[in-house]
Amino acid sequence: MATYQNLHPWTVTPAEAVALQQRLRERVRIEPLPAEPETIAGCDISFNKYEETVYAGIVVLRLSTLEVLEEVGVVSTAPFPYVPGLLTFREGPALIEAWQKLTIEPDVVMFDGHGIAHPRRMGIATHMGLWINRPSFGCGKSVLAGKFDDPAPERGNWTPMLHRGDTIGAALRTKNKVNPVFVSPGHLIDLPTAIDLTLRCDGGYRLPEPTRRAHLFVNALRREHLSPSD
DNA sequence: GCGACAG
DNA sequence: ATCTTGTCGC
Repeated sequence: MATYQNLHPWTVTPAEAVALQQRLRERVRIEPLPAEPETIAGCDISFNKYEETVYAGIVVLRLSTLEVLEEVGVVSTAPFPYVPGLLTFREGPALIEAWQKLTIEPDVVMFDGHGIAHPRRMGIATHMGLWINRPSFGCGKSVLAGKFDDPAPERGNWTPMLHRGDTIGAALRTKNKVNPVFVSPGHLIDLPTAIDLTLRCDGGYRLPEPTRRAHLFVNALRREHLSPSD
């Protein structure tokens, strides 16, 4: 079972959640990876609109081949609504449950959302990275904080995401003439490495394979849960 | 005060 | 995020 650090309770008020993010901020470390990673995981959540049940999943891939090595999923309940800036308090609990079921401890974890590209530099990738004490980064589909110039149309080009004088991430083109994705360091990794890993996880789609696979996995989990016998 | 606002 | 088929454009 993969381990994690219980840093705080999840049952908190929005104001307490913000205070926790500010307190955890000083523990974040943006630095290069200690070694070349062999495995990378993707995480995602799926749910039915208006329902509190959430389906969380984590897929571990071998970085060199992008083959799936392990998939774990859980059916849980979100104790918090979606509030911009407080996404971790909605998806974190279920993702930790899934993380506990992993047999493989991935070398780096990619999240569907942002890392430090957050108003308080505490996006889901950063926050979860602290809980699992593992290199982590975010790869989101839209911006939460910061501004950027459109990167050149060819895959591989990127422009910095700027917020209050800081470079918090990158608008990265993962596919020619397709909208960029937004990459930012979570914890125990740096921006150049996060960009490099995102490009190396190319499966021919806009979204990198870890995230794309996790998305397909949790959607399948949700559908089979509604129709157990089909 | 007004607009923006990950999933 | 989720609800959903076809369709415009490269």
